[in-house]
Amino acid sequence: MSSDPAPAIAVSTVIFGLRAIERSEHVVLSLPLVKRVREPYLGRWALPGGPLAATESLREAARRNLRATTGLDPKHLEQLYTFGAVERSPVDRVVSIVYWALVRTDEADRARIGENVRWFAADALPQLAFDHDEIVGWALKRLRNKVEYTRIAHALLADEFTLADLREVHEAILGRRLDPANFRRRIEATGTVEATGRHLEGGRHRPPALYRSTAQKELLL
Amino acid sequence: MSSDPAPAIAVSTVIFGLRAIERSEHVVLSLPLVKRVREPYLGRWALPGGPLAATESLREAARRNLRATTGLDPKHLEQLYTFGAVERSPVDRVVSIVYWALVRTDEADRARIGENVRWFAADALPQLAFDHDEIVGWALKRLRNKVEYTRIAHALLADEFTLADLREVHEAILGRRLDPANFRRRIEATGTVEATGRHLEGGRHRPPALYRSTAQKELLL
DNA sequence: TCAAAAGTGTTAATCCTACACCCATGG
DNA sequence: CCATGGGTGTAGGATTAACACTTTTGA
Repeated sequence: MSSDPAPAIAVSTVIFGLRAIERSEHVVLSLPLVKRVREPYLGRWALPGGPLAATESLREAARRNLRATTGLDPKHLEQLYTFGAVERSPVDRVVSIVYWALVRTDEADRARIGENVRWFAADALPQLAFDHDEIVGWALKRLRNKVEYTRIAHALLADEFTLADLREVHEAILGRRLDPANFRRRIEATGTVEATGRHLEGGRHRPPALYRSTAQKELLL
Repeated sequence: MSSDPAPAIAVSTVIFGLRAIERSEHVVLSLPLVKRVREPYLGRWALPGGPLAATESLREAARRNLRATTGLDPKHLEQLYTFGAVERSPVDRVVSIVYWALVRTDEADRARIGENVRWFAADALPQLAFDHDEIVGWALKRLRNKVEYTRIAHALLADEFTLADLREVHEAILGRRLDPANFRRRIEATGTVEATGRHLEGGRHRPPALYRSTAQKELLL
């Protein structure tokens, strides 16, 4: 045992949302980052995060932090991993418990964005502070994996959506096109969506049916 | 923010091994527990664990701890989850980063077992201290899940093994019998094992071929 | 009436499971 | 030569991927 001070605990979050791309109909998987205003890594972009208060749970800390820095309220919030390498911060020993979150597209646009907070496309990130590049890599891997066998994609959409919307989410996350016919059948087979009976009018073509996520278990927590 | 002291960090491990069952040819998934020698939960069984030293990584802490309490050297060691509910310890605020480990059957028998350390069958555990019941539940779920799509089962076996050995491991973890023919084909198709060319002599019947795990990536870390 | 997305149908390839069957060994 | 686990073969069902085809709308 040494006489070094005890390691500090921090909680950070990787927040994913879909953002419309300029002069395009596509959306791209994005995340908000905050610019560091002090050393170390002054001026670098980093994940939102902060210390764990003695009276809050890890999840509460993640939610509070996320709210404070971006004003966002996630629809999905889940623990990712805990990073504790000795040298991950050049100045002090910090163990970071990292959560990842999904926010609805329509809410992501309302996010409080200032000088020091900005959205970045997930496939075009700057070099981040600390080991945050590695952390985002983990989060992306987990997201891509989970979208295949859970209903988390719903957490990125509003209450009502078309199957094309849902497919677009999957495509943005996976980074490849999916066959609309097979996608439809696959989703219908899972029973995670149900038709609302309404249709989305005003499109350029045949109006698609609107669906909602079937109420089931917690998606939020 | 409050003026309460900062939460403490602990690292705990769930260690799985296969143990022969008395007067039976079967093995059963088991884990070593330590009896608490102080309050809170004095006398209750608990997971091995201890504080994180300032100069060691989380993984190193897990490995050191595991060595100190059981004398075991795990063949697989992986972070499970971090537990940080405010009330999980009745006396102080502790955030526990939990790892889970697999040890080889032949080494598990050599484990240093004393008055305060004992193996328990995973499906017949006593009531544990703190939230350790919940933690073991998580670990079991993860193990059962991972055995289906990774080669972790190899970490429970010696260097050379028969497919029946490997199948026995899968069966002990999953808690159900598997078709030997289909199991063989499934494993062969993954390319995770290769025949050594040798056979296990001295059995009561046709001598089965011996296999080894194909060298690939780290299984240990 | 045309373009394009919504939605349905079909087929072939693949994978999984159950189970029949042969092989090799100790007793 | 028999019981038993080792090991191979195979047929049917389920799942998947590719793509042709029909429907419905706005322009």
